[in-house]
Order: sequence, then structure tokens, then C-alpha cells
Amino acid sequence: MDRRHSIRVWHRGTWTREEDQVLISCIEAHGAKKWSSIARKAGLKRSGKSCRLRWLNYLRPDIKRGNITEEEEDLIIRLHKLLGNRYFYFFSACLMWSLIAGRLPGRTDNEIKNYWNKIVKKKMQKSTGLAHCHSLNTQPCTENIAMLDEIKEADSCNIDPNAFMEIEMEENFNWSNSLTDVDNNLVIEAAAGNWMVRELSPPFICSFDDLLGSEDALFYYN
DNA sequence: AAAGCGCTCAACCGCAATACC
DNA sequence: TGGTATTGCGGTTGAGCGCTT
Repeated sequence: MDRRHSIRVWHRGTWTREEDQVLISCIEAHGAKKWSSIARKAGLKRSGKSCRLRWLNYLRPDIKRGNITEEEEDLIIRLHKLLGNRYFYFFSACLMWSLIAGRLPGRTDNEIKNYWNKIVKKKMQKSTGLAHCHSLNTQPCTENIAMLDEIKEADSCNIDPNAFMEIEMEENFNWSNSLTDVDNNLVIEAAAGNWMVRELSPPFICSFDDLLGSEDALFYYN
């Protein structure tokens, strides 16, 4: 058959248990890749795209079921505040939900996105208002680097590379920018007198010393 | 009982990036 | 190197469910 002229009519709508089982069996046999090929091999009248989505968002064995916990919600809020600012205003919101989902094992980007639309957005609009999240300033950074060095020297920071690292700041420290390395691996945020150093892409782990001691100076400022 | 309404979330869409030939 | 296919993303939709009237 000449594939250039073939027309396939896909089945749409909610997946049935039978379809799920067929898809799972096919993925177990051939692996979760080449989705168009899987869709053909499975004999389901579903597009490769639809098979991929069903697997990633529902059928994967490592999917975490159940409600979003308070800790997860807090993480979502904080990461959205951070990434929402950076990506929406500077990089067209690319990768935001998948990055957030990457910090929540077993949760999918679709789930996070739905949860945000359902709960978090409402809460934030009710309380502080979203405008607060979008109030980044852009300021010169050289004096701030010097100030960070002073803080390092003062040994006033408490480092935990596996969690958010919160570092006490002087009240007059006036800088509300985000800071990332060139690979977008690390983000620092100044807010409400605290610095939060966030490791976003495993296995990248960076201590505060690594950060401030970097001679590469490969940081740029949004 | 049933009609109307709002909410949730699985699924789809369109687009951009990447892979492949 | 250019065209096509595939993958992966965020935005959006709509079926189904539960609550209210």
C-alpha cells in the first residue's frame, strides 16, 4: 500500500479496559517508544499520539494515584511562581509543567496542569493575587554578586543540596531577579528576605559554595 | 424524580523541536 | 541538506459525575 495516500480513521474518546490491556501488552513486548509503530502493532484504531498520552498519563506503572498532598501543593506553587515567571515572560512558557512534574515523582504534567487550574490558581487569586508572581524587576547584578560573596564569607547559609536551600538575607538586600546557569539547571530566587536555591534537573547538584565559587561566571540574569 | 449547573480530568489539538531518511 | 515523520509540550475541550433546585 502506498502510505502517501493512505487515510486512517482513528478511534477517539475514552479508552476501554480492553484497549488499555492491548496497549500495555504491546508496550511490554516492544517498549515505550516509536508510538506510531506501537499503535500499528497493537491493532488499536488509535493514533500513536493517543497511545503515548494514555501510557504516560494513565497506564505507566510508576504513576502515583491519589490526591495531591500539601507538600506537593506547596512545591507546585513555589515552582510555578518561579518557572511561570521565567518561562512565560522570557521563553514562552516552554517546559514549565513537565519541569514541575519532574520534581513530583509519579505525577504527570497533565495532572499538575489540571491541579493548578483547579485549585491553586483559585487559592492564589483569592489570597495574594497572581500579580505578585509577575512582578520581577531587572536590576544590575555586579554589586549583588559582591554581596553574595560577603554572605558566603559570613558563613550564614544553611546548605541542603537535596532540598530547597534557604539562606538568610539582609533586609536591605534589594534584588528580586531569578538567576540560572547557562543550562537552566539551577535557579536562585530572592523573595521575602530569603534565598531559595533550587536544583531543577537531576542529577545536577550544586552547593552554595559551588555556585558562588564558580570561576566560570556563566550565570546570566533574567 | 429530573432538569440544570458546575466541576473534574482524560483526551484531543496545534505547534515546535527533533529524528530520520 | 531538505523533506517528512515522530515526539513532546501547553492549551483547550467535552463527557461524565455529583450537587442543587
